[in-house]
Amino acid sequence: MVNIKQIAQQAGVSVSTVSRVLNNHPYVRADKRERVQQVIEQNSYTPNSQAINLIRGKTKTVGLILPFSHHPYYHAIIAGVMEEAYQYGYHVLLCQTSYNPDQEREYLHMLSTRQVDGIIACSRVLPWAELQSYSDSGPIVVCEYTEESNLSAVYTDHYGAFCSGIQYLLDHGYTRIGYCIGRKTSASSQERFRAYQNTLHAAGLEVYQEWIFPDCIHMSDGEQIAKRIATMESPPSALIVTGDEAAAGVMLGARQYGLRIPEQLAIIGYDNQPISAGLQLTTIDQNLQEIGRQAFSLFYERSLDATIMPVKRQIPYTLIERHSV
Amino acid sequence: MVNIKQIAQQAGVSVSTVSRVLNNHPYVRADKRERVQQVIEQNSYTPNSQAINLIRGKTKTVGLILPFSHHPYYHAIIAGVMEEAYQYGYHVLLCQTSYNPDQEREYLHMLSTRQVDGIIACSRVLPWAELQSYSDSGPIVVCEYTEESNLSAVYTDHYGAFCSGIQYLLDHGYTRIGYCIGRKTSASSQERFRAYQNTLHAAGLEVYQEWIFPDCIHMSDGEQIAKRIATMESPPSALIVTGDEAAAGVMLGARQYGLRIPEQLAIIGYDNQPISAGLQLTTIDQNLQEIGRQAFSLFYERSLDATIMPVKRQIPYTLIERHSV
DNA sequence: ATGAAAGCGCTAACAG
DNA sequence: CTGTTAGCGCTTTCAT
Repeated sequence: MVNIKQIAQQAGVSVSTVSRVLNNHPYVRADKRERVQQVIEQNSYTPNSQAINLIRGKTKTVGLILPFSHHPYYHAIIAGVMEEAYQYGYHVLLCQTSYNPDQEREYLHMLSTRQVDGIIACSRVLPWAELQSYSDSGPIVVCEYTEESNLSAVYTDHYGAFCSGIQYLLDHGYTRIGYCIGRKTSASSQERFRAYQNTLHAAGLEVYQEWIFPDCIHMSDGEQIAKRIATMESPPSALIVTGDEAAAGVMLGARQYGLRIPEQLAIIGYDNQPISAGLQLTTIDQNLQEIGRQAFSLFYERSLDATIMPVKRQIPYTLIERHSV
Repeated sequence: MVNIKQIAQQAGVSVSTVSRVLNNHPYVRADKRERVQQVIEQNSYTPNSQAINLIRGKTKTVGLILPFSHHPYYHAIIAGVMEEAYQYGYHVLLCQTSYNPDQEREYLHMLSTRQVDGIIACSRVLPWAELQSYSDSGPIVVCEYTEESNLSAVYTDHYGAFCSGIQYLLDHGYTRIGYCIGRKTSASSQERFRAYQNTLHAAGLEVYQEWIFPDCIHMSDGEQIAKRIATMESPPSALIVTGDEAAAGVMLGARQYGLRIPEQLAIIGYDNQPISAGLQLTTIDQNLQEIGRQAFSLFYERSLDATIMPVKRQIPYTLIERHSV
């Protein structure tokens, strides 16, 4: 690998001059500039960005933390982040944590070690305080609302979204309402439970824990749940499923086990993924791509000016009416 | 940002000793090691990986080149690469090209500039020779078969896969067979045309150019095509659609425009994405995740030992029978 | 306009 | 066992 020194030597100039040519500085005599250019091309020399990064303290890279990557939810966010990052010439470094705190810590560390200029966290298992402690080294944007830290955040109003979904079901005459979520412990799940409880109570309805199905992430999970519902003595007649793929699974399972949709089981999905269009699934679109885009912009703005305050930005959701309710 | 020098100073040792502690070298007196450890923790010091990368000439990062990221095809590959990369402690740098040669070149450049240890190219617009020229700087793996270069490759036998799909349709009595592809110019599209031509000719059938639909990538593209087919005077009665989401679009469009499936229009999708399961779409699974996984391994093996020869690895496909044929 | 030299933060001989 | 020193490849004063 040829370096700047060798180029300088071959061109008969100093490394500074080569550097100037490389960075389009003025104050280089035309003929020297010419000569250097030539030597550079002859050797198809390219500067070592590690070295440049080291000096500039910048990498033009943002780290995207996610638990795993085989779920359309994350892909929608990835696509949004990528789209925006591409505009500004940034790269996206995918950092998979599998919800492992050590792994998550290690990636946050990359901020301290300048491997990335900032972090966008789609998932989080570390305490807020710890997350926040890393933000001295660069902008951190989370995709989750919290009062507990003043990190920048882009998020969905999960409470409101869930309320509106439940209300929609109520308006359509369903009273035996349940829901499926991913991880029970996540912040959004807690919001959703609050929404569930409050909306039901407001309607004079009771909460049945058996109608709350956690660990519903993939299509197969949805199918299993439909199977269980088909055999419950007191089954829900409507379900909000946080994730269209899982919702699709419920739908398929329901068909398989003889449940008519929406007569016997109404379903509202989440995320407006293509599969929901395919199955005519009513769904709540939380605009994941936009969340990704905004997350990048928030990072970017702060990376330009570290003094601006962290921003919390709520992204609107929309209920897309189709035929599963 | 505290650095190794300051740690050394505070601990009253030399930077080498700190370095040794950092890298778990033997030959450090226990008490000094202890002291250094403490100072490190007090300052929550973390080494600057830019600097380490600079010295080691390694980044533990592989660049993944793709044209865009809002398509499930790439997500499946990403997921496969990530899964494997995670095992070996590697990161994945997403590099979006939008099929722009300059952009692609720039990313390849990152190999020369040591920003990544290797490249996995899901898409390619540059000539093979140019791609290959970068491979001096590190392993390049492409997800496409070619004789024109001796880069490592992980690929599907597109010819065979298409033949078997067409044969399947023939076996089911369809003779008016067409197909939908993405970019007409891609290598795989050419393979597919060959397969189409040969299989049809072998069956004594003719090739109709009007039954070949290019630029069919997203769901909406599929819907449009179904619309066109519904109004064609001499429409195909069976279609292979390279991509389940697009195939789903065809299916939906067909329903919308009154075409019964599979009686009036048989459909074979591609990739065995969840949506195909959801719609009971017969599909050809080219095992994209496995392609991603293998691509990473190929990169990894060569990164350990640059002398081993490039490998071409074919990933088997499977026709998944469901109800759209 | 140009070059010498001092780093960026770290590792790795080398010499004790 | 430990410190000194010379880089890794580049940018950026500071002289000239």
